Amino acid sequence: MSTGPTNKKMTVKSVAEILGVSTATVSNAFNRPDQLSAGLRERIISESALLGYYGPNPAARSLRTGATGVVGIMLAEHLAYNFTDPCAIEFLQGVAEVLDKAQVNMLLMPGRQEFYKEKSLEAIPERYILYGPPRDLEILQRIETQRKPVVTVDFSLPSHLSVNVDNYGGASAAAKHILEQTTGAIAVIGIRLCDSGKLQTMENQELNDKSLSVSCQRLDAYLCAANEAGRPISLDRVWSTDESTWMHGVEAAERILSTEPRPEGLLCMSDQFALAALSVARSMNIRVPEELKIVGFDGTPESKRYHPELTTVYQPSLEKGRLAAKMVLNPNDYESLVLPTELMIRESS
Amino acid sequence: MSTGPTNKKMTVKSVAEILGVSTATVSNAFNRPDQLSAGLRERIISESALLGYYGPNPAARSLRTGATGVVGIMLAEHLAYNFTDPCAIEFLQGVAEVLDKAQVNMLLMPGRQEFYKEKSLEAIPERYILYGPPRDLEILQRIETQRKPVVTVDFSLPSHLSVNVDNYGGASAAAKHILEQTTGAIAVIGIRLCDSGKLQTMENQELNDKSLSVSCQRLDAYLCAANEAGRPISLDRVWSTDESTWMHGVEAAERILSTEPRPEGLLCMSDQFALAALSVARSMNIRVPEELKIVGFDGTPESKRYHPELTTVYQPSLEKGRLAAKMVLNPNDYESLVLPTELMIRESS
DNA sequence: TTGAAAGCGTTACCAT
DNA sequence: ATGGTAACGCTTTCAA
Repeated sequence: MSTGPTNKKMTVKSVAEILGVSTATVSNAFNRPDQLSAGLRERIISESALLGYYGPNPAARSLRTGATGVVGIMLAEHLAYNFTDPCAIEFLQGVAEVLDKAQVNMLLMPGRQEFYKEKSLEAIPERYILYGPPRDLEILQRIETQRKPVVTVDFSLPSHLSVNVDNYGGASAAAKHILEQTTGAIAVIGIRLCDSGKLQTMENQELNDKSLSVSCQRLDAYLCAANEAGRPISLDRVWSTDESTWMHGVEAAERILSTEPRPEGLLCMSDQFALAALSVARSMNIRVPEELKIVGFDGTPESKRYHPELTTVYQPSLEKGRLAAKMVLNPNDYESLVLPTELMIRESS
Repeated sequence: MSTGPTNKKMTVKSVAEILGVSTATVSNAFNRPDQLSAGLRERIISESALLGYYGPNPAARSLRTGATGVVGIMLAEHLAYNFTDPCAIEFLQGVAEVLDKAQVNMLLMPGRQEFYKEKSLEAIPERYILYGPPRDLEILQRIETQRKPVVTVDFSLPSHLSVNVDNYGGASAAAKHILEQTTGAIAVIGIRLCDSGKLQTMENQELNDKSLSVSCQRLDAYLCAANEAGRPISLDRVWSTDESTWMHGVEAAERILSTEPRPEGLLCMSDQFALAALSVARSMNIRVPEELKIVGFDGTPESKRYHPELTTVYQPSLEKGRLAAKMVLNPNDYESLVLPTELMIRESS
């Protein structure tokens, strides 16, 4: 009857009492091995497990020490969207790999103000990785005032570490490549270049803030490269979609490939878009690369598996995640980083 | 000078003092709107935000009330692996959708004992979703003793809600279909059918526990269907890999398609495997479906995008996630569920 | 509507 | 090496 955990709630106090030691000793057994003999420590640890006490209550410990062992991953948007984006997933995979190994928990947090209304959830994590600029920037202030280690990814914040990739360089290489391979019109499928929330061209639209949006940095590179080549891309051939999903890509590609004159080159800001365009081209009987050259962005695994294999700009998403996680755990060992991107010329261009 | 949050740490106490009300009133403003006038409440909320107090400290609140507003998602394995598996990702997407909307945080937790050694992290979440049986089953006990709502997915636990899919039915349909389409040998690529950790056939191997492993349930269905058709599949044609990744799939497919006589049908326990097999077949110049029929499992989006389109068993991963999340938030409104699977016959068989 | 105070489970200091 | 105890920030009861 008396074996196994009792159903009574165990605390340092009750454990100490049962084992006949003081609460300080129990606490030390779990937190400061050097404060007691190895033998006693071992005895306490194993006996308390038998009693159903597996370690200090996290809430109480956290209240007392301020430490939680949790890293917050703040995502720019709704949580669910990120599980839709291969890049975000690879990034999270990299983060998970490192944090898991370091025995710290990952708390996923949406970047919308409303989530935090009248709660101070931002107090839970001890460290933060911000993946993209949170949709509601006020959240940043609340995180800032806590003076916790913060690493930003795909954007930068004064006096915080950041991990970025060379979006401009990659997009520029992609555009130059497409410009070389074509003589006719070139179109662009971009991601949230403006805030309209629907598929539309950028004609007469206001661009989002370039410093906060990698899409706008990429567009900038495309447009500059085209201008330098003396073949400017007009804004009515630059399309903005709300999200980087297959569906949105299909929709955009269908519109674009029905315009006259039909573009000969398609610069896509994600592989999802490019793959969708490839599929639309196939069903419209447009031959790729003969009649249409397509370049993607991201270099996701699927881009290499598809046929024809996709020409794309590789960015090291997995590595971005690993680095961000390592940085946030040991901020002093690192400096901000811009990782290279690389144009992978394959079959679609 | 006095505008904006001070850098001093704000608490109910200091806020109450500054605003000239009692701590009880501040607390009530944040937790029990009915306990004070709307006007006062509003004033307190907005003034404290100005002071840099956005709500009660979660650790203290949680210590006091026992509530944390966090749902733990316990994954069977290392965290990172799940970001590799399209099914897990879709599942997480579904979970995220619902939890995000319900304003609760998701804490990702690995299912390995070592992570919890001498900590009682399991105390943090208020509710649990267990996605697959945790690798170290002792963890279950620790969760159990807390008497918190638990929903299991892809396995079941006595007296807890569960969400499962009809693995047996789906696998059975897949096998029957392949048996109809072929006359020659049939091979299987399975996921962790035994615990060897490497690619190998199941000849003379001990199968994992059927009640805990969906793979073994699927295998069971394949083998029964084959027996019923009078064309038993011998265990040296049943391969087990350690993880459902493209790489493992390629490796397995290369081995299998080099055996003599070459199989005419391939039953794959994931779309990743099936897609990898398709790719290997292509590079070995084996025509699909003419010379080789392939069926996958999962019905991931990619299976439909690939050419040839993959015949596969669809399971509603996204819906599984949504349901698990809804269940765990409102356990009393639900009963355990087995969702249907569906054979999607497409081009690869 | 308010004020006072107990107590949630820890940890860390200071003694012993 | 161990024990006693104050304090972490909060919620909630009770009395006013």
